[in-house]
Amino acid sequence: MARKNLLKYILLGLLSKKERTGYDLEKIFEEEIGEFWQANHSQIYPELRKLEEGCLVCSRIEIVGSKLEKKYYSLTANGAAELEAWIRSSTPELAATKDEFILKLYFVRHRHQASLQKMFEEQIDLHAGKTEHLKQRNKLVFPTEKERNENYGHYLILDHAIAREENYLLWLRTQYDQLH
Amino acid sequence: MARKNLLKYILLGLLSKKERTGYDLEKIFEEEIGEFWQANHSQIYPELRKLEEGCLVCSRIEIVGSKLEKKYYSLTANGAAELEAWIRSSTPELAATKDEFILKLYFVRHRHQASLQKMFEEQIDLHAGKTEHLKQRNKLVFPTEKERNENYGHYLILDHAIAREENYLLWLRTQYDQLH
DNA sequence: CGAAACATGTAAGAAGTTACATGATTAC
DNA sequence: GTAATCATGTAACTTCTTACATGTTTCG
Repeated sequence: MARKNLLKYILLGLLSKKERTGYDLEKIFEEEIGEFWQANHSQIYPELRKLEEGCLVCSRIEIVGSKLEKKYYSLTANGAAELEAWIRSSTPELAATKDEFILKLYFVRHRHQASLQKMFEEQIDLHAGKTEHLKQRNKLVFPTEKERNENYGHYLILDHAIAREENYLLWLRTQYDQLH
Repeated sequence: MARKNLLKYILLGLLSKKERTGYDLEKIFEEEIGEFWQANHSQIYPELRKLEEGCLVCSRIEIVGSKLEKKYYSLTANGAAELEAWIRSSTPELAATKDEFILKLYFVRHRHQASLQKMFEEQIDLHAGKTEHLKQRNKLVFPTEKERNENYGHYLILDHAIAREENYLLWLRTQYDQLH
């Protein structure tokens, strides 16, 4: 992970849609793209500053109420070019999926180990809940084809997340049934 | 990632099967569990040392040839207990899947963007190759039910990786066909 | 004998997490 | 007024990667 500074490109990408504050950006990591990346504000604010120093984004201050300074960041032409270059660049490497549950499974010796059943039950609940949540979101955000076409990238990754979770759940249930 | 020191438990788990050197352990990250975790020797050696200081593993030196000192680590009772506690502990959180390709997709505006086709083609090749490789490994390592039962954890995670890759590939092909 | 693989370490720095720190605005 | 949320930052620390550094053994 400590490797390619993907956060940089993600921030550029998010700012390419519209100007946003650091706070706004953090919210997006909790919601729309939380399935695929997460970042805290303590990482986002310094990164935005670095991007501004590198002239990839620029900021303006907006006063809210009487005192509060909101700092809106937006993409510069340089930033847009770097983002475009990243998107078009090849993605030839598959990163390891750091899945703690699966790693635990690897160290289980026998099919009949008592703890296995509970472990699977917990994960089935977890992934069933996740699947349900993602499907609800899909219905809400993309009720018709119109919305899908207007925000195609978002549709793609939500659809991918749903397919992934459904498949994970299917695998869990299949293996669970074979534990006996 | 910088968070729960999973590497610690993974090393304990690997050493629970048999004693191994740091070098051996690194190889396993490249092979058996590479789908789910990766670590370099520059992280493994210091971690082993920390584990030994904490009395979770202990080591013995074996001389190979006339000079080469191989350092074999094995699990202590304390180490085995910590491993067991980790495996039995709840795994209630789903980490974000840090998938660079999917993140790129999120920033694509329209279904007809020219670059999309090439991006999907590259990923289809990549995941098709991965799927093929995993299936070959499965055939080789688990020819009959006997081997599956003797190394159940390994079977589970390889089976999971195959299911995941097949599903990813199916999703890629489905979406690719709808790009037109 | 030479190349590939085996084997073990350290150093520097980037990326990521958790905690510290502060204050304003909004909605009830 | 007060609680929840909005809003921005820094500090300390852990984890992870890349590069540096060295030497041995095995196989052809």
